[in-house]
Amino acid sequence: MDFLLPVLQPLDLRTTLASGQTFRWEEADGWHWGVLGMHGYALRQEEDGLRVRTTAPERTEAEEAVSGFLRLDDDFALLCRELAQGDLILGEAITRYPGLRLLRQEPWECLASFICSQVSNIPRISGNLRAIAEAQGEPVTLDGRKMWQFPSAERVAEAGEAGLLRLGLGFRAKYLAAAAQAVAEGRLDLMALRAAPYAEAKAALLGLKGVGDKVADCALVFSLDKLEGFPLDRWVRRALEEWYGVSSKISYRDALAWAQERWGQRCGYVQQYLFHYRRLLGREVGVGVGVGAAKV
DNA sequence: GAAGGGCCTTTGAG
DNA sequence: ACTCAAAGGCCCT
Repeated sequence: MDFLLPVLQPLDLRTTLASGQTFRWEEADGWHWGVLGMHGYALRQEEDGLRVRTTAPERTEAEEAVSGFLRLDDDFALLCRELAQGDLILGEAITRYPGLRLLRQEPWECLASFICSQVSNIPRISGNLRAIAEAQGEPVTLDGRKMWQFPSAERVAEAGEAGLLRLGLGFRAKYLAAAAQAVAEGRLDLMALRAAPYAEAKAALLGLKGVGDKVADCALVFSLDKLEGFPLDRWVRRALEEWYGVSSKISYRDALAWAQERWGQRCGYVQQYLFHYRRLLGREVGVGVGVGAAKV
């Protein structure tokens, strides 16, 4: 099936898919290829919206899958205006990368992705997830391109730590195996967490071995609709230190409280902009924008 | 209960 | 070949 999904808000599909939220989308032949749920999708940005090709049989289903994934229901233009208001850093980040959006991903794949992410790097995380999908997931073919569904928690639990070790996950294998088991046995109901408050959902995720504040916040922001989460990694810490005068030694919890006080439900988007902007600036300090330029 | 340090596996970049 | 950093977390003081 092939149709045009109108998009009226700012959207930069390429930047969004490459911004370290999701790790299995690939760009080839002018299309972005990936799997949503059971079906394969190819997306291409056009002037009036997104050209969508998919193995999904129902157009309505495909429209909901794509617009849900891209969070097209958020009032992104308004959000950007609010963030840029009185904040030179965010204003600059939004100007440089208009249309960098948050995604609403499949919770299980998202949690698995960020369990794999610890002390890793984006190319390697992608490699790990591809290996898992190809070894344990079901194939989907769209326009002659073979892709793989991400395997269910049951399937990953079945492969276990040993199976994941063989795929190159290293010390993360035991954590992912344990998480898969918890989900497979119903001890952790990820979809139910979408309806739960932030604190409750986070506490449930922190109950998993190998899931700490950072990984939990990633799953919460990128898949569970908890936009007050604020994943704090090395790059965001640098951004807070250099641009907002936050001590580099601040605890995760204190930084989270600080960000939530300042940005509330917009924390998730702010974090994504700070991460992306600071990471692409490279290792040099204070390039391009003055330190302390943001309003207190 | 908070805070600091060692350790865990491997890959990619310089 | 060597070093460092990488979307961290656990466990022990």
